Amino acid sequence: MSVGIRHDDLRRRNRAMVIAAVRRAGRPSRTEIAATTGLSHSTISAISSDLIGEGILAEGKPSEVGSLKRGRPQVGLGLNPEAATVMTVVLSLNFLSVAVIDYAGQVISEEQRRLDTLTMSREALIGECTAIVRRRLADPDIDVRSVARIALAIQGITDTEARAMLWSPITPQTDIAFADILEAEFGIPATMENDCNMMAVALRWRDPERYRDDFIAILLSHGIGMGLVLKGELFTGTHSSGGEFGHMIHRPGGALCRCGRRGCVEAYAGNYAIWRNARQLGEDTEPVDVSDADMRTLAATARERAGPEREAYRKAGEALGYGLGSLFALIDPAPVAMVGVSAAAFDLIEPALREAIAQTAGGQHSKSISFDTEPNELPLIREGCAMRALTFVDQEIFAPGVQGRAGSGKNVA
Amino acid sequence: MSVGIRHDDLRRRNRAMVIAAVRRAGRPSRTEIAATTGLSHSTISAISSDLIGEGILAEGKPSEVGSLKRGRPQVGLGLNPEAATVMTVVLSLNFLSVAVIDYAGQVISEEQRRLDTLTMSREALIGECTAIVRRRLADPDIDVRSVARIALAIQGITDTEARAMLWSPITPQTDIAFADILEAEFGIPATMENDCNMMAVALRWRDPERYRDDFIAILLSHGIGMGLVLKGELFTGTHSSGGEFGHMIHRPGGALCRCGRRGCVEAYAGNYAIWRNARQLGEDTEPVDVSDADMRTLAATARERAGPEREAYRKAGEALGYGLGSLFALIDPAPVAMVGVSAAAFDLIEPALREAIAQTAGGQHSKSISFDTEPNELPLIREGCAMRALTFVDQEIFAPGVQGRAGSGKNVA
DNA sequence: GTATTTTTTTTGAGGCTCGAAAAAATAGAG
DNA sequence: CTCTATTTTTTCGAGCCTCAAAAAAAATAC
Repeated sequence: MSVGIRHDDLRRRNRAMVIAAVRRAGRPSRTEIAATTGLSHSTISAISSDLIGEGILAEGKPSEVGSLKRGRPQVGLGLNPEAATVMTVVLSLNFLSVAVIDYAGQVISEEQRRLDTLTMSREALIGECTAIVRRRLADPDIDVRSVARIALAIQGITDTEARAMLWSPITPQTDIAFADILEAEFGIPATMENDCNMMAVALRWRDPERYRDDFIAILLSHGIGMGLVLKGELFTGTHSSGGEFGHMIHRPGGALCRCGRRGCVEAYAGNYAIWRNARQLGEDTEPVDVSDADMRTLAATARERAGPEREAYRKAGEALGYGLGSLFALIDPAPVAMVGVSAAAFDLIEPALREAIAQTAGGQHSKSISFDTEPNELPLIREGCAMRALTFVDQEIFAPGVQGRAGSGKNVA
Repeated sequence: MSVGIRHDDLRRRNRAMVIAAVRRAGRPSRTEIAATTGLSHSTISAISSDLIGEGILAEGKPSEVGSLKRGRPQVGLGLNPEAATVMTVVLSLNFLSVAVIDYAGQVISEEQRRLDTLTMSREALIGECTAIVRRRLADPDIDVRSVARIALAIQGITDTEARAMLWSPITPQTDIAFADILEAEFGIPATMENDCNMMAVALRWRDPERYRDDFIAILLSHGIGMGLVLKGELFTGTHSSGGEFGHMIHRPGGALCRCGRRGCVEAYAGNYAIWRNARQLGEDTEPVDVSDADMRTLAATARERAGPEREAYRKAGEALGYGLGSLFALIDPAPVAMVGVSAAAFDLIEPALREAIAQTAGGQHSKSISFDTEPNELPLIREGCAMRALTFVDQEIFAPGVQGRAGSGKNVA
């Protein structure tokens, strides 16, 4: 039941709007902000003067803008890097990476660590995460009190409230409420996000021209993941992070998937699936983790000569194509970004993928669907986490108000 | 790029909120409205006094509430039936149905007509629609000037802007901009909606307890359609009405679908698919339209004895189950309403459906997924149309404001 | 008939945005 | 070097809107 708008919500929302405009535009002048937000100059003047007074925004030096026009020069407004910091924690297979980022988005401290996530106990996994966060907070460059938010990302399923990891392929452990644990430990608000959703968030910041209102980010790696932005909002399931594209059914009763079921898209297109098809091990072979190096060798072989390797990539393309076709039947076609090690082999995947997609309802415009590839997912995930955490600070801390529980806002991508 | 909130938007939004509260609650008192909207009594008093003055709301007679408590009795506020009227036009296979509905939601005039939609020319189809609308407008009970909106619904694909039918199984014609045509003809704002979306809207009004934020309405008829509400909003594709659940791929390269492709869910679960499987005609047999009576006989036979009829329903259940499983992988399970003539045979479909769904990622909680059936889709569609048109009047006419182009608002279900 | 209770309206205060006017800061002209 | 044109930013008063508190209204209970 949506609730009426209070008078004081007005200021809050318009403050948030100004901050968002500055974050998007970089160093806009007050006049530019007035134009993009549609508010009057007087309002922008009042709000930005407040924000500067509070140390959230900072005026750029007048010299910075090489003003060629005459008239009073515009003075650029930027985010004050010292207004706050956020922390990102990305947990992936055998790898833990942490960064501290200032309010303007610059990395100011980071640390990475190899772990054996697949065999670690629940306690060890949690312990490693809290320990690495603690070490970063102890960094002399960091003012602990400035850290306003921690955003974790993990491959796998998280809950809608972004509190817990429910299931992940990188560990046999389930249902770890990382967000609650870190919050309790450090007293800093935290969220636990799905890695592919963060990829989507990052793409939107990186290339807003291409990835604006509707697009899809697909992770082609050990598993198949998806981040989906629809109508400018991150799409999540109703109970979980959702978008389990990899586990849509491609062939009922088909190949064995890592999730234990049969016929999922991932059981044909995940690294382990491509691997076992290339090695002709049979579709019931237990999934194994394949190194990135081995996958690159496999791709090279497939490019070199026809054979089971090439056929394995074809099958992957077919599964992805039919899966995307079914997805497009529901949401209409949209730009797709293929991310992860197998995205580097997209040339091997694409023909079969396009052929399959053309057989489906979503494939009517299959020619016009465009794919982009990005072999390295980690930087994207971290960047998405950072933006997520920063927009949280923008909204919930620097433009606070009632408006429901904290964190229950829209999924602004 | 979202836009700042102007000062005058405030009133507009809160007016809309009050109207919406009254439409939902029936005859709430001012105090009740204050409670549900979260606005102060003074504000509600001011707004409702405006609305009464404008003839949008009307105070109920004090006697109506059998007040047992002491104190000043609450006076119920209701929608003034004479504030406006809307018209619904439902175009389905061989059938055209029109109704005029007052602002409080009561039908005040209606007309139905059999047509041969499959063979009619484009002009004839448009002509029948405009003619029936013209006749209703000529009804002496109707004040033409009060008609504030026409909502059409049709089975098939419509565009996101709700202006045109892009493709429909009930006619070989494509791309008819019904909304524009009726608007030009009568000067009344019109929309062209997808029938299954309207079913979903209606379900939400009929049973808000069960169908609140997330649910699915599936039409089991000649074709398979779907209306989807997610997070309280009607889900549409980015370009078209979307949610073409019936054309998700069940078996790549499988049975021939009415849409010309192969292996769609509909090619196993549409009436024609069940029919040809029951008659053992082979999966490539050209789809034919089967009468509701024939379908009922088929279902009766299937219930009576094992055989191809029963097997046909099993296959339908399997296709629907895998399709729902894939859908649930994306959006998480939600309550499902099965609507249409084959929903009356849901007992034959359900076992295989549940078995299939249990094989999928969305099927982890397959036991808890609940299905409701409603054999008659037409009343639902009309009701949904009516509510859609009425909420348009609530928002765009009785609480007008800038806030982007008309009709570009949220998909409030 | 008076007290009590509950709903609704009235009133005054405080905030917010807006438009217009003023102030500030520069480039160009002479 | 001064003056003018131009553009950006701030200031100021007006007009709304919501809110809290008080007042008024309308019933029941005793």
